[in-house]
Amino acid sequence: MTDNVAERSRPRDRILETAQDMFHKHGIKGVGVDAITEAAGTNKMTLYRHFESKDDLIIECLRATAAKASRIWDEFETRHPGDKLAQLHAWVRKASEMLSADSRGCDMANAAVELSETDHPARRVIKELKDAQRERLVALCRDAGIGQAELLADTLSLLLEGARVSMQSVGAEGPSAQFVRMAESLIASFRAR
Amino acid sequence: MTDNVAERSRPRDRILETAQDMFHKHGIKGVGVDAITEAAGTNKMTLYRHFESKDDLIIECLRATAAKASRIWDEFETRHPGDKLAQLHAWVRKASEMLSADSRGCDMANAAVELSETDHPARRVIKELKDAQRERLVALCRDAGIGQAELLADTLSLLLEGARVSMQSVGAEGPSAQFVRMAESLIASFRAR
DNA sequence: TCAGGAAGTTACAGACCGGTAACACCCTAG
DNA sequence: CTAGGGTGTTACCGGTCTGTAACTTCCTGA
Repeated sequence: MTDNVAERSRPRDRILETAQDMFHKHGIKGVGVDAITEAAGTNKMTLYRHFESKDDLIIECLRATAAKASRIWDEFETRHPGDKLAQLHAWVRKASEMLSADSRGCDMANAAVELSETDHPARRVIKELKDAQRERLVALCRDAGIGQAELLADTLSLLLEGARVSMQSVGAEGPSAQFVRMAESLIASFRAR
Repeated sequence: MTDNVAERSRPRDRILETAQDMFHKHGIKGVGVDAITEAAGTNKMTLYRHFESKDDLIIECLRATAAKASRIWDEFETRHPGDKLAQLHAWVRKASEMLSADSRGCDMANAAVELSETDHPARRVIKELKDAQRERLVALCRDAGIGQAELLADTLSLLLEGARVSMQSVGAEGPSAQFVRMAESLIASFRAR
């Protein structure tokens, strides 16, 4: 019998991948370690041999998700080498692809909402990773020759963050449907200054 | 002994108010009915005499929160009667006040993130209430004489939604700090068209 | 071949959760 | 005064959760 996750990888990798998927779909507090291990084709003991706790697993999942996002960023550079403006437009396009009907939004933002305890160990990791992504978008805007790069980057960040969370409240036909239009006209307006 | 919530109101009102506060601070799945009733100075049986279930309580809390927001909207009209543009600026100001350092964002958006089950009874209520708020902002923009009122309203919606969720990830010093600036220049740009 | 470590299995502890039953109390309306 | 409804109290049910213990099985590498 074949599982939804690659059967012949190591248990730790299967757990990590399955946990990412299930946390994304059902939320962190909405899925237990038993359900994760079962879906990963293994068991709870093996999970706790590889991860100190569920919180540790959560953190590793967030890091893995951020690493995936980072790889997508790398693609922008390889696809449009040197052309920072093209890379920015690629970012907009890629961002809009994340606004499909059944998306559950950004894992890090969702985790920040779910893990309300101010001293939760995942919170500092979320901030680290989000700050890094913000800095990367600022750098892209700046290298694209845009004045007020920080302001543009922050505006685009808020638009995307808002679109991803809005989708979960009112669906893909709500305000988030206009994301590309908003982002593109924003970039054009900043370039004209 | 005095409680954090008015002692001499009816149990149902105390429960509703306390639940709103605790759901906002700790999240829906982060607080149990026992904790709510204790903080409200009553007990679980009384809660279940007034609410069918925890889900029912959640829905009533969301409706109450939306009603509060609606009252704030009414204030805009009484404070700037007939002056729709001034009301729009008041909206921006009021929205920015919600971005204080320890805010936990929008209850409805947070609930949509937490309640990942697609058939959860609260989800349709969230969509109803959010749609109504969207329509109200669109009407305000339109009555303020702005062309493309829908697009401006949706952009402002996404910016605010993004700011409120961004705060929970990276804090009030992140991109959300620029919300007023973004919103005001956006309004100006739409008015100039 | 065989030793050792990784992984699977079963059972359990301890806590918390939503929700209900049964009963005692108290306050007010008639 | 008294009946009755709203409320408080205690105990409980069945389920789920994270995390651990003890033991077995299996696979690999020397």
